Amino acid sequence: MTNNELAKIFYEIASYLEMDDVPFKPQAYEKAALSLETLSKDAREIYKDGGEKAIEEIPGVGKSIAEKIIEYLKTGKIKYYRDLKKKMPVKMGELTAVEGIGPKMVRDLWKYLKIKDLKDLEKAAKAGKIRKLPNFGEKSEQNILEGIEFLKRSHGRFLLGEILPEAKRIVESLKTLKEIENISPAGSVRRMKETIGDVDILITLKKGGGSAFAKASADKIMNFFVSLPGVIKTWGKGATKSSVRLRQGFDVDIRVVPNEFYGSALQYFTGSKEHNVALRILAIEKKLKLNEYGVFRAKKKLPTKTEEDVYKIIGLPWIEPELRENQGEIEAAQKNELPKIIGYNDILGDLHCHSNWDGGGDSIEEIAEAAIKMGYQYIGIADHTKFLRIEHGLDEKQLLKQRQEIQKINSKIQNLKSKIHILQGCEANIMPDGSIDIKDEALAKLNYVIAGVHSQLKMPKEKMTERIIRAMRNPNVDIISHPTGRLLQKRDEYEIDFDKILKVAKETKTILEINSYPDRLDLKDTNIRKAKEAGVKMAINTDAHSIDQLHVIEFGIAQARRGWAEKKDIINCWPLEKLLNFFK
DNA sequence: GCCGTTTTCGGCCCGACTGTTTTCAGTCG
Repeated sequence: MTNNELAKIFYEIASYLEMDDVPFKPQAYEKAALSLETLSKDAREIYKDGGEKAIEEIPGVGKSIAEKIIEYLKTGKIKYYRDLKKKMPVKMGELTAVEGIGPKMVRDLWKYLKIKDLKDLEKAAKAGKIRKLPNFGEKSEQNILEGIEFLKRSHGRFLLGEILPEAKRIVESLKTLKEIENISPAGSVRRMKETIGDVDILITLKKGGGSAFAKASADKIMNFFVSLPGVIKTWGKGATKSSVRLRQGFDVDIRVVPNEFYGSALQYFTGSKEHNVALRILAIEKKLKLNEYGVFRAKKKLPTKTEEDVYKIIGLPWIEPELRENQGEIEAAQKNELPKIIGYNDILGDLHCHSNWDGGGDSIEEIAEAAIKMGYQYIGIADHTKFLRIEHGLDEKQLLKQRQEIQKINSKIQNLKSKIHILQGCEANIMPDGSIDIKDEALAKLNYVIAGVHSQLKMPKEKMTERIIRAMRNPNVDIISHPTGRLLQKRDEYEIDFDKILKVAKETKTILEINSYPDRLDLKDTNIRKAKEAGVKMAINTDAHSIDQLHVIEFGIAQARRGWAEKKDIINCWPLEKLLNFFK
């Protein structure tokens, strides 16, 4: 997408300008970059539809940046950016990706050692050249080497699915300390972002004993924290903040604040940064000052024991962490129009589970038992179909046989105390021409049909869009699985015209899946929001291939919450009868 | 370079920690 290319360039321009101590312009370029990144419409489309004027309406984009965007759309280049790079031929994005290196250091590394990329940097650090530079030392050199190692291993971010269990484990360990009054994950973990840079945990101390006592408590917590099992390095250990690296390769920060600061500190450390900046500007308009220690009128601190207090003083209702991205939630809160987003316990059944019929780990009966434990009212078996031979896909005959087995188990369950209803679906394959690999007569006998693209992912945009649209127009296809095909940190979405897909989905009453698998999360949050606004219904499914994957539903729900989805938007929050009636 | 119920100029979010220095700049979130 053009927007991401532009954003990358503007971030780099910001860094180049910062190197030269240019005031204020860097923030302006950063703001424009962020705005482009989060825009759902491609800049090329915006320009085509509304010309220069529409480009200037992008938040943070004025006349000068608009001209640069248009120059890029027309020529694929931006002269201003090229000139900056000519003046300083360094790979800015690559170098500033190293933890601890910012534009000013890049300037000095270039000035003294002619370092222009990561390779040069590593070579110079290994040769001990960096420690000799003014304002650098042995420690900076060591940190740079470790930063490079980290980058090589992890690309800097981790999946929420990998991090959340670890974060929960650490919080549980810390909870055993009697000095702690409150503890909560903060940062992007609390906002349930799909990928996480590091884990932030906020702690408040129990009261009593004066400042010496408080210091001793904080010391004890910090010592306990840096010696937790799995810690391989301590980056820093202070009175209020400590930071460690875990064996898995990511960092965890904890912050200790006094109890009376809990509300404002939790708000502050949950972020996002953009949400907080917008909130602080709102506070300033009300002649208030907002920081992690509270809300202040002149020098007077107003009571903010809880997050609710913080928002209330600024004149807003409390905002769910998943919404705090400065994507309109503050404006919605001002108008008291925040969505009532779906809760983590609102799912009544998972509609996309693979059984051992297609090579999954567990039998239909075992899946049903696990679903009862999850508190579900229904569970949908959706095995692969025959095109996916490698996944033991089922053909028409096997589907019929499976149907008989499900009926048998269903009637058996009806005699038990805990009732659950097993539905038969399938995850059929959308062929390159948009047809389905199972005959319509067989599809029509199932409770519902999921269809997904599993092959020829690199089709041109128009063809891929037509392919999915044809599948949606099939009267037997109810749900499109993982509709954009992305794999986080591995593979981009396939090229599709998502607006067109939404239009046909609405028209044909086709449901789009929110696949909960931690490396899919597809639809993603911004697409969920677009679908909701288009009036398209969605289903949150796990795509579990064994019963111990059923819990990943949490990540799909989180994604739905980040996409402002409400219960009415998600069909598997509905009771069984309403659900079955909605299927085509 | 952007922005506006303090509007077309004069502002622009805020604090902790580190590593290098002897008082602070740079980076980060």
